[in-house]
Amino acid sequence: MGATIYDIADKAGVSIATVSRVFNGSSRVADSTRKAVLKAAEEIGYQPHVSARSLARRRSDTVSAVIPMMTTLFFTEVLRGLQDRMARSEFDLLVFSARTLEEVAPQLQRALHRGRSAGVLLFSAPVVNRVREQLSKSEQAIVLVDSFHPDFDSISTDNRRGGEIATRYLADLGCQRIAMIMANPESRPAVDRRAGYEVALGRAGLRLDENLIVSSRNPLHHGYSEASGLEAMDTLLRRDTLPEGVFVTSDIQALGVLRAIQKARFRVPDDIRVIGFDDIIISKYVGLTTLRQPMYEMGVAAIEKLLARIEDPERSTTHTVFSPTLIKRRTTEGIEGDTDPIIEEVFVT
Amino acid sequence: MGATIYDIADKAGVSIATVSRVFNGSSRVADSTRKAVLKAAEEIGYQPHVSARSLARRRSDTVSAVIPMMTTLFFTEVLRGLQDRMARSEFDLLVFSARTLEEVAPQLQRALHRGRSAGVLLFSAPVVNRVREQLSKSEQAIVLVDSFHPDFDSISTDNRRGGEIATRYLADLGCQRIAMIMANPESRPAVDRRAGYEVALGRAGLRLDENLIVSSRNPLHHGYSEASGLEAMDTLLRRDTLPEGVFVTSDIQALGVLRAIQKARFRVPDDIRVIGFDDIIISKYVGLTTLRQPMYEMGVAAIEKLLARIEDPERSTTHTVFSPTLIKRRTTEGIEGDTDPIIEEVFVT
DNA sequence: TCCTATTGTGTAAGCGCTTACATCTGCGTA
DNA sequence: TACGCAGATGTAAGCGCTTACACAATAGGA
Repeated sequence: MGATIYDIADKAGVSIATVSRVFNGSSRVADSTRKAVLKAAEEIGYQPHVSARSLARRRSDTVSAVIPMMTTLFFTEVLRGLQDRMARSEFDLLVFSARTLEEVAPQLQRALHRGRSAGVLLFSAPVVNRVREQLSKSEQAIVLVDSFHPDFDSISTDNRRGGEIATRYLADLGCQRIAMIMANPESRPAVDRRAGYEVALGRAGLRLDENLIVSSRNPLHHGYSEASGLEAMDTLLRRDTLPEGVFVTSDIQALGVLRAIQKARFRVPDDIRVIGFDDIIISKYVGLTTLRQPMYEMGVAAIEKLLARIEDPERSTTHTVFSPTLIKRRTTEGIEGDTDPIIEEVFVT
Repeated sequence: MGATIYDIADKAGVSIATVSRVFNGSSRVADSTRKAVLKAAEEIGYQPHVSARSLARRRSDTVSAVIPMMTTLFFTEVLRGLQDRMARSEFDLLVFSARTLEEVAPQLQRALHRGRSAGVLLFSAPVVNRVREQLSKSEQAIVLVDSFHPDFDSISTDNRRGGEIATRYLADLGCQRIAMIMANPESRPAVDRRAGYEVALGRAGLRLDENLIVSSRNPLHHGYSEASGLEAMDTLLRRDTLPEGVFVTSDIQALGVLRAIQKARFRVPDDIRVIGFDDIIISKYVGLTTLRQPMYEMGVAAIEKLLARIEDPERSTTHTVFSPTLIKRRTTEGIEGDTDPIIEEVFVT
């Protein structure tokens, strides 16, 4: 079926070693033989066999990404960065998606199969002990994205700082009762964002009121869903104190929050201001104020870090933390002439 | 480093052939030896080597998807379907993304490398001669998604029908001057959608007016971009006849169209009605009327078709065509109390 | 002219697996 | 008792490539 280096060797009248050398560029091969080999290869329509190559070389030219789908939109953006950067490398991308956090371990297991890939990007998954062991034992290059563990390289956003910025911003706008809507408390980013919320509350001289905090119990995507946001806001609105501002742990939840507010016939931002987190694509169109994670850049950074580690497994582990950026939009500041959802956006560093 | 079947064989006191048999389930192995082997494997922490296995077996357990990123959101949805379906199979997914249609050929080439994968899903790319040759020569299992060619299995949407439905719907709403905004005319789906537009126009007794048709010349994503839509609508608005309705070849362009209309101080849908195509996630939030492609289902169908072909390379080629569904929203029908972009949607079959 | 580098190429031993074929048991049957 | 047979396992030959090592040919220096 497929032509092999033997066929080329025959045709070009050289040995397979020489053919191999030509394709690996490295060793010195006489110019005339090189040309003869390339010509023969061209004529036969030769293509190297990936598996054979990586078996012989003892390394793979593939990189795996393990992605819990819960952050579909977040991931889409990061993936773009990944791909753009990878286009310039020799590597291909294997995608393992997990629908739930429970699926992460088995998918990770597949990704870590010997010979499968040269390194693994693990997205948005808490590195529990079981996972940590899997990772360590595999002795592969690993980079955590949107997650953190001291033992592994990582790329993440300063969630705490984001929570702080969001909350302070609401306070600066004059909100006294600032609520927070959380994803499931098992989610580390959510917890960190809340920590920032509390800090900012304190700084602004506002009291922490547990009545103003609602955590999701919705198992789907660990609470990062529109439904979860809607439920949480419903709960909040049924309580005594009506919030003037709501900080939500993700944009996707914030969309549900907006819907709940609309259903209850309140107005945004006049009655309640809403701020999310992530800046998924939809947010721009809905006019949702949010903290932007530089997703594309995170993708690029992630792959670069992974390649560096593949290159040099001994290099010391590093953690890159991106600062989120406040993007002001309609849901916090009434913008003049704002009848259409499609509005200009305002950047703030 | 990694343990091999030799290590297991040693430890369990059997030959490597027996070990291999245990892991391949097929042949008959005495129950006692099977257990001994599995125990030894467990203790050593054995993992099969993917490359070695696929080299020896002469087949790969990977499937490739080649995706021009132009349809990011479309693709995200399809990918979900793919992944969900694949989770139930033995296969892993290799993703090759192309930023432009020009990048498709080289990326496809990588995907087709011998031994790389058992089959390839080619997305949204016109099968020009060069590509057709690549595909045929590779002798791999191929499924075209969102594209068509008689020689290969395919999954697509009835674009012509979609164009017809969209246009008739606008006509039924009373629009006399129905404009069309096209992606680049090289895009086959765009051309098909236009064909439907013309048919419906004729049926409704409306004259085809070239002044009401604008094709994108924007090279980015072959015209499937917000910027392209904005430009096109600007052009249209500068002409003599003002349209009452606009059919746009994609939602992403329609977003630009909406913005152009807004800039020009017209109102949607009162002055101009807008209908897109695809039903990307954003559309729901913006309230964009559109024709929905069943993207998730298309993903599932695509992978099933591919697996079937891998299973039986001789099976006759089939083409699955999904019908698009009209989703009525704010941009065509003023919906009562519609000050907030987040609205309920209306399904129509 | 001889010796030593240097360069170009071939030989062959893997990489870790699968699998056709050979071999060895032990059992039932004639 | 000999024979055939089926089941369990081992032997060994690949799969298509890389690469250490050996070797030939050439060039340069003494």
